[in-house]
Amino acid sequence: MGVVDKSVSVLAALEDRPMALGDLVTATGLSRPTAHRLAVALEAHGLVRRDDEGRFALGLRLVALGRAASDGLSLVEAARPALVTLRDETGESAQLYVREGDARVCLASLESLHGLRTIVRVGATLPLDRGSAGRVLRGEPDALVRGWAESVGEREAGVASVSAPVVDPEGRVRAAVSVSGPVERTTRAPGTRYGAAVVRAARAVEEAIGRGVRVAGPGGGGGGV
Amino acid sequence: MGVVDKSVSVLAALEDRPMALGDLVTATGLSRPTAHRLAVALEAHGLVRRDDEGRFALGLRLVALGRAASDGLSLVEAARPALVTLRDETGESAQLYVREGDARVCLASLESLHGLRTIVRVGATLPLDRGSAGRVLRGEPDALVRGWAESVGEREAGVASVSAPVVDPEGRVRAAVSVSGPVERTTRAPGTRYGAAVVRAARAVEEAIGRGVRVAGPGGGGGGV
DNA sequence: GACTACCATCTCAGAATGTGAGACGCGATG
DNA sequence: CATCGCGTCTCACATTCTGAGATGGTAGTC
Repeated sequence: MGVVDKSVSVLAALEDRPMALGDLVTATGLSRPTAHRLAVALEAHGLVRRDDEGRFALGLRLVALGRAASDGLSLVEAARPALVTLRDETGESAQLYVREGDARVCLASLESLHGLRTIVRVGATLPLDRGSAGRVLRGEPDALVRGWAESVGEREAGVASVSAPVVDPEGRVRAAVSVSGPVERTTRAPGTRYGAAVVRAARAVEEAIGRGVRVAGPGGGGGGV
Repeated sequence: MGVVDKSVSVLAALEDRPMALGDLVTATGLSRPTAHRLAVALEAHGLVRRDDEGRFALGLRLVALGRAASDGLSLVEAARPALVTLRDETGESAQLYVREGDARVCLASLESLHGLRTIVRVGATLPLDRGSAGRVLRGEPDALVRGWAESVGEREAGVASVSAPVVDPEGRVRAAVSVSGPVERTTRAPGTRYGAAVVRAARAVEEAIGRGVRVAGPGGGGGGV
C-alpha cells in the first residue's frame, strides 16, 4: 500500500473529528509510528493541524485547496451565461481567456452562427503580445481605463476582436471576456461596435463570480491588514 | 524528499490552475513518470481530477475535506456572532486570527459594507511580525496590558487595524479579534476609535468559548477513497 | 512522593515501495 | 509519411518507509 494511500487514509480519518494519535491508529489501521510520521508530515504542509487539546485535525490548507478546487470548477460555469448572451447580442464568437505565464489560454469558446466565423479551441494557448485579450491580460492601462481593448488583424489577418477584463475584488485581472469575428462584419473599429456589450458581459461574469464563487489566485491570500 | 512532500507539491501546483502533465513536471520539479504516478494516485482518491481537456486539476474531495476542516473550527462558530456585532458597530471589516507557527491564519472574515474595504480570505496566511493581530498573537506585553494593539500601514499602505486577544482560562492567547479598514476612516489612531469595541468582541468570544459552544459539521462529509 | 499506565515521539535494521531512464502508442502537425 | 510531444508503462536499482522496541513526559492513583 502506497504512502499516498496511507496519507489519504489519515485525512479521511480526520474528516469526521479531531482525534488523538491512538484513535488515528485505530481508524486507519496503521502502526503508531507510521500514523504519527504521516500526520506530522501532513502537518508540516498545513493539511493537518493540532487542535487546542493537541489532537490531530484537518488543517487550514485544506480550506484553501477546497476553495481552489471549487473555484476552478466555477469560472467557466459562471461565465457561460454571459458568454451566451454576448454571442447572441453581437452575433460573433465569444471566448473567455485566462493568463498562464506568458500566454493566454481559452477556457470557454462559443461560436458565432455565421458561416464565416472565428474559431478558438477550448484549451488553445495563444500569445499574450497579440490580440485584444492579450492586452487586457497584460494589464495595459488603456484597456483597463477604457474598460476594453480592441485589435484588428493582430493575431490573424482579417480578424478583429474586443476584450474586457474580469477583475476580482482585489482589482486584479483574472480573465478576459472576448468577442471576435471577421473585419468585414466587426469593422475596423470593433470597440465602438461591441465594447459596451463586452463590458456588460465581463461585469456579469464578475457578478456571477462574486455571488459565492471565487477565482483562485496565486498564493491564496488576499489583501488586507 | 518524502512521498508526502511530493504529493503536496502536486496539489500546491494545481491550486493555481489546472495543468497538463508537462506543466506539472515543470511546476513541481518532479520527473515526468513520478509526477504522473503521484497525480494518478491522488486522482484515485479524488484529490485530483481531470478537467474537460484532460488536464490535471484539484479534485472534489478537497472541497469536502476543506469543508470538514472549517466545520471543525468550533472557535469560528463561537466567534461569529461577536464578529458580526463588531463589524456592524464599527462599520469596518472584522476578522479572527490564530497563530500557526511563525505566521497567523485567518479563520473568519466579515467584510465591511463600504465600497472601500479591507478583504482577508479565510485560510489566508499572514505574517506575524506585522499588523496589530501579529502583535497580539506574539503576546506583546503592551497589547496584553492595554487589551488591544493597533497598527497603521504596517502590512499594507493605507490600511489600519486594531486587534484584541482572545485568551483561555489559563491566560494563553488563543486567537485575535481584529477590525481593519482604510486610514481615511479609521484615522491614524484606530485604537482610540475602535479599541473598546474590539475588546468587547474578544470578551464575547471568550464567553462563548467558555460556554462550550460547539457546532458539529453536517454529516461529516462523504466516505473516502 | 512513589508508582503505574498511557501518551507522543524517536531510533534504525531490514523490507518494501518509489524512482526515473527509456520505451511505447497515439494524435497533431508540417 | 516523418517528426514531435503528449500521457502512460516497465523494471533494475535506489531510496524511503516501516514498525518493534525504546525513550521521556504527564496524569492518575494510592
